[in-house]
Amino acid sequence: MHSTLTAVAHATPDAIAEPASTAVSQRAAPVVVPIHAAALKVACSSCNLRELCLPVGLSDGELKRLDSLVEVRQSLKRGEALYTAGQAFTSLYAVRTGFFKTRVAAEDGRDQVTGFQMAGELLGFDGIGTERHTCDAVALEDSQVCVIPFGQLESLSRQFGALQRQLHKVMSREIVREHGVMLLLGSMRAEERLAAFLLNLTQRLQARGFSASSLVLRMTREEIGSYLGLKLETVSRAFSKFQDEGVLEVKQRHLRVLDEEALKQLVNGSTC
Amino acid sequence: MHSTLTAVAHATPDAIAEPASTAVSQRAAPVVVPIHAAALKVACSSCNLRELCLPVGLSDGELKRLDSLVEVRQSLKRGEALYTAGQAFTSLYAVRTGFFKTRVAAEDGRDQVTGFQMAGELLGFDGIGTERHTCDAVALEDSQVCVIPFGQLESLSRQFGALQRQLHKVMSREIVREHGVMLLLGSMRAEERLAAFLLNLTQRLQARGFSASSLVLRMTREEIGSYLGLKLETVSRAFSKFQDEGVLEVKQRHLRVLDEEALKQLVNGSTC
DNA sequence: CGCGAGCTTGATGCCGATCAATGCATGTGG
DNA sequence: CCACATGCATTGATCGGCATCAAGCTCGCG
Repeated sequence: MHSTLTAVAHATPDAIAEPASTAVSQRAAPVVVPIHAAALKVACSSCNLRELCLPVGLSDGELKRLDSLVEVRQSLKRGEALYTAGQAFTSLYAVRTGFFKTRVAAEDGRDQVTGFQMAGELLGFDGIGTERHTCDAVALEDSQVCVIPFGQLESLSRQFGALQRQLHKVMSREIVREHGVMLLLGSMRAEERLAAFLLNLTQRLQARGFSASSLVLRMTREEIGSYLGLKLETVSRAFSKFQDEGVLEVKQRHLRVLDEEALKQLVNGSTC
Repeated sequence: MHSTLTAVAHATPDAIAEPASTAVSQRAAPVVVPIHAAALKVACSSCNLRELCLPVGLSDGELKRLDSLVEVRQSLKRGEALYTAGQAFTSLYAVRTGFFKTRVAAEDGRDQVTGFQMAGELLGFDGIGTERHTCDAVALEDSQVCVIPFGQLESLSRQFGALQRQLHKVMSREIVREHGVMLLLGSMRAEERLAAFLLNLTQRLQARGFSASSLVLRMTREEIGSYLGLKLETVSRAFSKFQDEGVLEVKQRHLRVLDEEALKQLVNGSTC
């Protein structure tokens, strides 16, 4: 048992800071309330995510043109699908607030979480190739996305080299990310996978101004397991092991990274 | 043991047709001999792979412009790297003849094959995001690629919507392919993985005019295993099992698919 | 003709899946 | 406000699939 650590966790239930995405939404657009499929005018040029999102590298003039293209915001309740496999592809989506998962399903019912997306990240690339979506994107909490009509985005990126380049970079990075997941799924053991996942998550949260050590998971153990090719029990056991070793403080979905180095060693040094 | 089947295989060493990529190269450019890094003029507009490659959907005029962009062909010997992780990214590559693997490496030496590429398929997307390649591309047999300078390709695709769209489609399909691999690695068992791999391979060979049932593997058991997240012994055992069951005829790298339905059922129907 | 890379096959062991029971937090209706 | 339901998480016991270790085997090639 890890009585000491759990005792600590119990004694300080609020010690773990809350990097809730609602904090982001409050900063970004304090007046926005979740209205379903609402058309709200919030310009890319004034968005606090523009350094992480599609506008990277655009001039003011180009940014203005992008603003006029991204007119619609869409709100989703937790559990709602932004799109599902088979739907006609029309647009990409940029996460404004909230958290998503994407998943592919096999005919037999098996499914695989292929990614988790947070604020500033783009969704929908899977649909370009066949003009139909090939996976589902589901909100893991109440969320809001910017709708980017893809035909118009292509038009605009024929005019602006910087936009074209950024679009290509984002797609390329998605390919590279998936290479990393393939490496993880193909050659890492359970604890290494979880460590890699946690490091990736904290890094992305940090890029958004959150603490690198305290976080709240927006997904269940089962969803983490699906992403990592593990069963939920294995994920749970790995969390407990990390806690026993003093690497992590785990209290339900609240995590605190106590020894980041240990996680990094687990991912890189296979010899242990 | 599968004496009957191996006996058959022995009795008909040439019964399994040879879908060697040399056949393709002969058709495409009978005069070309493997000259290293040779600059040879072979137009996209007259390439027999144009229906599978970047030129899909282009008009004659557009095709001509693409021709002028793709000036350099590069020949590689078996085992040579087209590019390696860390190299500056300048170009995409289209496989003209031969066969490649791409692989990512972890710091500790572990590596993972992320894909196999055959004639008409594009390589190099991993480099766009960071302007450096993030994986290695290695020729599995003597091969030839068309070099597509990416800056110029972006310029041209700003002029030609059809080219732009095709580029986006190819990248999107790469993302979707990787989703499929993630599903495979995350949730399938060894034989299911091999079955899925073989079906994918025969389908792509068929699209290039080869038999759907007879093929020659261009990669080792170890490379297949790396791609599928398995050890080479497991791959070998799965091949033997398929042979025992009459699903496959296996003779070293020569394969004949005897019961395609059985393979399909393995992939889809999890209930077995 | 013999070497060596790649492949096959067997024996054994371990990691993670599976099955099962319990615990914990949240929410809902009596 | 408590009783209960429900969804999620933890933990234990057992099992099975694949990795690992270890021989041989095959075939292409110098």
